[in-house]
Amino acid sequence: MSDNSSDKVISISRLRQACRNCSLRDLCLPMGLSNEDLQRLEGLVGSRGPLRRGDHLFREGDGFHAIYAVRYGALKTYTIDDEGREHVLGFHMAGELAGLDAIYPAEHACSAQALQATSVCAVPFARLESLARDISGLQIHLLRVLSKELGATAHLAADHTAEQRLAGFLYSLSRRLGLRGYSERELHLFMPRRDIASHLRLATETVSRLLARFQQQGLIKVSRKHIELLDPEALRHLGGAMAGAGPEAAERCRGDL
Amino acid sequence: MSDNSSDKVISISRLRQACRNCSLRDLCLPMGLSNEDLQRLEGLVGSRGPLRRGDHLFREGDGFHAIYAVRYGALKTYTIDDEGREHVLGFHMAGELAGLDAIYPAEHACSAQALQATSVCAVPFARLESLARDISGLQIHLLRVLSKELGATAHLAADHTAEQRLAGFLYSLSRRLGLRGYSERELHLFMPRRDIASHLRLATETVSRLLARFQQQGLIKVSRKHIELLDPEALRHLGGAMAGAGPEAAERCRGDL
DNA sequence: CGAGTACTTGACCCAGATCAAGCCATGTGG
DNA sequence: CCACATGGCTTGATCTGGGTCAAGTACTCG
Repeated sequence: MSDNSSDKVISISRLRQACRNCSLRDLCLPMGLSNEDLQRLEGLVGSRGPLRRGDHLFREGDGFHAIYAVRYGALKTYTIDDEGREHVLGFHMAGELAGLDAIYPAEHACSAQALQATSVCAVPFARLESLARDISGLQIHLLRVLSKELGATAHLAADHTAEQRLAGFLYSLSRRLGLRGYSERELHLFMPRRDIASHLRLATETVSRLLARFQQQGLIKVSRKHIELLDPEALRHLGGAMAGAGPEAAERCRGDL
Repeated sequence: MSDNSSDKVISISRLRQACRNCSLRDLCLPMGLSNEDLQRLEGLVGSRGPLRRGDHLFREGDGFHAIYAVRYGALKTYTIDDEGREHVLGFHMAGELAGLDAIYPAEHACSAQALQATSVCAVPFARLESLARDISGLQIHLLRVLSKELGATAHLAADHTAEQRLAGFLYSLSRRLGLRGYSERELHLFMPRRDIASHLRLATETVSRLLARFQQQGLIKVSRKHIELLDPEALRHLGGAMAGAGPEAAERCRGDL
């Protein structure tokens, strides 16, 4: 973790309070855990933040000690390739995990940066691991999250058109926001166009043009960062609704926990 | 599982023998397990196969009951998109796992087909899951494999040129074969060009042209399915050696177990 | 040996990148 | 409160990597 320690002081002072707010109950691990188990889990959860926009939670190459669950706010994870270009791996909003790709190499394979004021739960991996042995459900839950992320990334790696990728992105973002209690119709893009473009391996200009086109086709209404989905079903179909699988598969689009 | 039962008879007759050959010891789970733990694990491993070329191990939409470790031979996993085009997700050779992306949706998200005569261990997931609680090391091992696969897929999803993707593919294939005791210099492509192309989201023609170009540049020597790597380092560099990370990261390119 | 399939090679085309202005919202300092 | 800088976004013009189409060539297997 490579943040300067200026706000570490703050975070320490707020740790207790934050931890009380953390409420794994509805954010990080809303699965069938007993209250007792939840308490044991909460016992080992630390806290980072609040991070301000632009702050890094971790950087590529940092030692891997914990996985992070976003409590509020949003992160992007990205890598920098040898030519210096940034590639955005994903966006992580409240209730979603970041840092899972670090388990194998035992160091962070990407950097995580706050897109807005953000607070996270830090779950020390070593202890999570041992706890997962005891708490029935936690282990399988972790595996499921990883598996889901894998499916989503594989879908992204497939050979779709720019239109399909952007439509799919908007649709899946809407579903994810819906799961968090936000409107599925009216979304606030908490990331700049450049990051969406990078994530979908497009040029910023292409994202801009496609949004304009979707609007002109009556699929969405764009107003700066505010997007209204006028025809979510059309977007879903455009977005290469994952073949064969039912509507459930569309959920596969991010590792919410 | 949707194979016709014609060879199921064969496979049952060979099950005992195959299971003895399975030797999780050096294939499926070469981690720090005690002999006793290994025996418990082997006790619950079933067997499928031998599969002939073209046979399916499972198909998209099949219920998820087991993950599969390739004992010998090779598989490809793929999906069919709504336009009927096939997308190859990955290739799985001896010692590697297939079916991990099914954990989340609880049904297979892709189909797995043998590229040659192939035999696999079938590890019933329900029991693996409970066993992982007891056997220290198995749980974290599963998580690592998933994490590794995630990293590899994310790398594939990044915005690289055709040249970079193919060079990276050849290099990583060579490393994987090396780990299995095969030569790293002389590789046998056990899959058709079409499948390589689909996996890397290229046209078959592009793969063909690039192989010709690599050869003419003195990087490789191509003779049908036989490829000799004359300059592995050059390939590694072309292949967008994962930024920042050490040589270890290059291993990240498939979920060997 | 013939038929089918995999692979190669060439000619042409197009989705989306890149380059180039301009626009518009938010500062920021005077 | 206004100039004006700055960075995000849009829109148009042009270019190009790699796709598509087409025509072979070469294994492979019955």
